[in-house]
Formats: sequence, structure tokens, C-alpha cells
Amino acid sequence: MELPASLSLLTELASLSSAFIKQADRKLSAHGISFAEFMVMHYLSKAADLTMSRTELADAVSLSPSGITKKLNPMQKLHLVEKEVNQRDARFSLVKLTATGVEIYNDALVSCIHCANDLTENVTGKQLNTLLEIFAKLK
Amino acid sequence: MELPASLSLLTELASLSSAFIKQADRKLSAHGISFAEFMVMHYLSKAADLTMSRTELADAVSLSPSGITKKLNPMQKLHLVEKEVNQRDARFSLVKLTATGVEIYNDALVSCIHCANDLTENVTGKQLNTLLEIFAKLK
DNA sequence: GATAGATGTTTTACTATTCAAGTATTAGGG
DNA sequence: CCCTAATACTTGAATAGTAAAACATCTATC
Repeated sequence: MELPASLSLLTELASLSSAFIKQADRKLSAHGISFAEFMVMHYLSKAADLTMSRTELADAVSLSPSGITKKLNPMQKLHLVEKEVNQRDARFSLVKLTATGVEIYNDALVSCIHCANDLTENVTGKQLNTLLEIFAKLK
Repeated sequence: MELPASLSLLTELASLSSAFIKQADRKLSAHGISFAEFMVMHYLSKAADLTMSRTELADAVSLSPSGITKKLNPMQKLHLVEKEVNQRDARFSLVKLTATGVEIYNDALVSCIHCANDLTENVTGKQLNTLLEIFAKLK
């Protein structure tokens, strides 16, 4: 029985991403952070004023509301990020990447780029771009 | 600062796979199974005699040795899979998809294919195959 | 054929994540 | 104004995963 390509995509995507994330985790452990924490800092580093709302951030890194709280708590204690309460509406709070956070992120970024290059060494730059284009349609 | 495509691939892969798996989980919950459990049954269903060694299976679904034990335990209680001890070497044990397991898997497969089709509706069949070819090189 | 080491699995302790319930704050209709 | 409802976040309980230690079984050497 022949299974559809869409299903293969789903299963291969799951398997590939799990392998890639494990590899990145291993590499980033040298910087004392997980891949998930790297992703938090990555999105913050690209945001205006290094600041995002918690819900935006939660969406970006695919975490639930409680998930983002629990992920950010230890990062605050390490002074990688800081919380800012919105003056107009105290329910909203903002998260900002600190100077320390920027520093650690930049170090980790170098490792993470190395890791990503290693993981993709068997495909050409053109193929990478093709992948990214198709990924954009899948969102 | 321009980030390399390899890094974008890593981050997009993580984000896409997380979204896809959550969608599949939602769909499969109607059958009382998680996507991870579906994947276990999926690999077993393709194996000769519906049987695999635990380590093969663990590798296939990207779980640690202890992870596969904990995943299989409840599935055995539900009689979806059964354990068979290897006669020659009692350290090795085999996992087999039961008749009940096959039945549940086939039902779930239909849902999962629907789900995969929905998730990939914005890309052409040709693009899907391109993705799969490049994924094969990334392994 | 005893014993040391290798190999596969399970248990234990810990981390990460989610859902549901609880808290805090704001907005809007009487 | 004040109460209700909506919104953002946090906490508590439960689930899923890992790593490391423990356990069981086999292999090979003396």
C-alpha cells in the first residue's frame, strides 16, 4: 500500500527536527543554554528594542502561556532577560533581552551557525533556499 | 546582519515541526492516541511480521532507551503492542503490533493522512517530492 | 566453568511542558 | 461608580521525556 507524500512529509519532518534539535542542544550546552532558550533569545534579538510581549514570544517559540512563564523564570534569574510591565495596562508584560543576554546570545549564535552548517553540509545553498521557500508556504 | 540559510532552516524546521505535530495530536486524540504513539504503530506496521526490536524502534521514533520503555508500557496495557522475548538472547526483546493495534492504526492512519493533506494544501505534489528528496540528504 | 566486562532494558530522579484552576487587572453596561 | 465579563499571566497537578544508576543476561578469557 502506497502512502501519500504528505504523510511522509509529516513523519520525516518530525524525525528530522527531533534529530536537529538534539544536535543543537548538545552544541549549545557548552554555553549553558538549551536550544529552546537560544530560540527565545534569537527572537528577542531580532525584535525592536530587543523587546517583545510575552504572548508574541510564546507564539514565536511555540509555547503555551504557562510554558513561556516557566521558561523565562530561570532566564530572568540569570539576568538573560528582564520583565517590564506595560504602564497602560498592567496585565500585559514585556520581555527584553539584557546586555548580558545579548552577549551570551552572540556567543551561542556562532556555535549554532556552525552546528546548522554541519547539519546541512550535504545539501547545496540552492537546495536550502528551495526548502525555505516551500517552508514559507507551509506555515 | 545577515544570518545564514542553514540557521534559518534549523529554526524554521523546529517551528514548523512543532506546529504540525500539535495539529496531528489534536486530530489523533479522537482515536485516543498521541502522534508519538501513532509513530510507534506506523513503524511497526511497516516492519516484517509487524515486529521490531526495541532499539530499532527507539531509533526510529527518536526516543532514548528509557523513553521507549515508558512509551510502550501503557500501549501494552491497552493491548496495542505486545512484548516478545528473544529465545536466543533474553536481553533483547521484540515489540509486535497486535491485531487490535493494527485496527486502531488503520483508523488513525486515515485521520492522519487527512491531517497531513490539510497541512500541505498550499504546496504542490512536485514540491512535496522535492522536500522529501532534500530531507533524505539531511539525514 | 567462574568471573569480568559488554550489552539491552528498566528504574529513579530530575527537567520540561501542558491543561485547568486561580490571580490580577482592565473594560463596559447598569 | 460598581459589578460582570474579558484578558494576561501564574500556579499546581499531571504527563512525557532524559541521563545515570541499577538490573539482567550473555560473551569471552583465564
